[in-house]
Amino acid sequence: MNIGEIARRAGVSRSTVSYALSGKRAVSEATRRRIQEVIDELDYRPNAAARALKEGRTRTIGLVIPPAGRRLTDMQLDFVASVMDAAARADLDVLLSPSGGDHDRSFERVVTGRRVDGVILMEIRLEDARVTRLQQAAVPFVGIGRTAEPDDMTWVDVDYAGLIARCVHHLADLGHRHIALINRSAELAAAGYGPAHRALTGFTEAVAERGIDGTDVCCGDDIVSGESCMRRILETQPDVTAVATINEAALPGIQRALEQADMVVPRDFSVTGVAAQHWAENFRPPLTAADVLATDMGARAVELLIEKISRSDTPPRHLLLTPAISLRSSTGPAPGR
Amino acid sequence: MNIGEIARRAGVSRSTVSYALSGKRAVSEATRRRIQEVIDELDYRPNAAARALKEGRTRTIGLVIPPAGRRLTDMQLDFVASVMDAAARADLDVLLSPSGGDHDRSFERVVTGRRVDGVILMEIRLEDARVTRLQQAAVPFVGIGRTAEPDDMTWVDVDYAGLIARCVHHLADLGHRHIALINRSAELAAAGYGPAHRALTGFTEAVAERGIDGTDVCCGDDIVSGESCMRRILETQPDVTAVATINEAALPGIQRALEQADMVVPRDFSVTGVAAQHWAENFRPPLTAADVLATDMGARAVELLIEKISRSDTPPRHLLLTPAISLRSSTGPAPGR
DNA sequence: TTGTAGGCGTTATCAA
DNA sequence: TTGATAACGCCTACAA
Repeated sequence: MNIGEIARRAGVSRSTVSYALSGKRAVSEATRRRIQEVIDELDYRPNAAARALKEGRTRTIGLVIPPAGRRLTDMQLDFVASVMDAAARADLDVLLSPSGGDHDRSFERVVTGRRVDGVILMEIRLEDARVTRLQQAAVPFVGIGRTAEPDDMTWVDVDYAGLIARCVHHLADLGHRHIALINRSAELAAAGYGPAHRALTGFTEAVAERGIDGTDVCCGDDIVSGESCMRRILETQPDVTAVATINEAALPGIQRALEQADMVVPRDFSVTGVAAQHWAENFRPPLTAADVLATDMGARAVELLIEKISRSDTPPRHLLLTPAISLRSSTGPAPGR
Repeated sequence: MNIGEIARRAGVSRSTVSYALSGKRAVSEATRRRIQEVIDELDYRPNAAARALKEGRTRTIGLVIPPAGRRLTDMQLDFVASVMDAAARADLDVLLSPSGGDHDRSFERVVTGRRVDGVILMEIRLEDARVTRLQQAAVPFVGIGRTAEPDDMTWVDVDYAGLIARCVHHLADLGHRHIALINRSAELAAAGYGPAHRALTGFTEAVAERGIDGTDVCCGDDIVSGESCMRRILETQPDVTAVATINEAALPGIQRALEQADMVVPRDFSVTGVAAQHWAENFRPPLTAADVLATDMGARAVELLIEKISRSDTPPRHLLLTPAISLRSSTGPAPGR
């Protein structure tokens, strides 16, 4: 079924059908209705490829997610869902590309085959070849996260450094003198994953500023890793009375290890950090944490991308989110004071 | 950048470039290399829309997932990841459409705008308007799950009825006389979600067959719901000594409620069901459960879809997965015997 | 071994 | 108010 067939049956020309559909030219009410009847009857919809070819845009955006095999964190999942939602509201389709490595056919197709009008690039590393690739291919894109040299690209990011620093200050205010940072996995850190590095920076600086003792550990993004990681801290560093974490997937494991060590939160031990609201509220007791509004982030990223697509001369924009820390009940005064 | 420009710079005709790229016609080594050099230099790749228009296919498949707002279960997430993976291996792109309702613009675009060559439709309900829609639009598709009348469509599904029945028999063999089924949410059941209904059917029949006492409850897909659900069972039905569940997201909550009631698994209480391996192994103690290989399902679904796309006359195919129940350590003899 | 030309389904310009 | 027609970029049958 194509526009010519509709035109034939309605007894008009193809252009009239096109204009009746787009509204870019006046069409008499009578013919408009006749055309609409035929369209309804035959369930016609314009061929997307032909339209894309003619208009030079696909009405599709690419969403580059971390590669399959690694499970998305809940925060990332919320983000993906909110991108889908925002895109749907703008009548944009979303093409998913799971790309981690540099030479990835799926990513190359998206970038250079004009399959999409723009790209949202998740999980950016401090040095990221994909960013360079998108820039040289002149594909509009928005980064979720930022590289080490972020000024010449548009991005949305969470201020992990600032948030973890706040957590440290909060704990120090409560009298804790020995605290630990439970970071993301060693693999991610080694790959130059920004949040891992920036959280560590914020932690180190804040700990130094307050003159307290801080150690940091990497921890896999899963319950079992969280449990063994927390257990190791309890065993090898008995002085530690509080942890801050950006590893939400490890939280249930952290909780389990504390329970097994008969540590009551927050009486014996304090826990805080950065997490999706969902995780914070599922912790027992509810976690004092910076609630990242991943939902909001997705919508903002789509907005920025749409802007960049429609006017390619827009200067780079940066959105550094610093959500407030919700005081719940997982932090308390340092024990023994 | 288009094929004409490449041809011009290489000093050949457009068709020669096209043939050099596709290999469908012999091209002399010298010109082939000259063309390749230009292509490399200019980083050319064929325009996907033009190719799709000419060839009548998009090399893209649609993946219709449950609507945003509801979090995907881990099993669903694994499935999505494996579809992405299988599609990438076949050099297919994946267009994501979060569509639950019947009149959904995103779904309609996918179905009828020729945006994709075929569709994988997740979370099918017993009566599902989307199935009818795809059939009448003659879009090749594979269902994940099946309707009440599944014979005339191709699908891949998990045999929840059979698996839950097996769980019941396993528990009955261990001497349990009062067991409960923790099902998916009441909303899903009300919407006619197949697994919820079929699990209940399998449960009811097996319980009757063994002459034991069974109750079933619906439970939200989250930790908090799992906890309150399990607690209610313990309080109101003290006879119950075991549960079977298909609600993996509720498992941590189930565990928490049991711990708080000082129930030791499997000494005082047995737990079993159907879950992604990931969840089963994270349960304490590890869950005796049917490990659904969502990863495998995705690959199979893509295979079936590719077959259906390439030969539209293929008869409907049905793949009912019945994974084995992995005996771990969350089930034991009924207490007090 | 290579070139020419037509058409895929749309939109938009130019005429009427 | 409407119609004819020329692109958009690619592929491929037909010619040479």
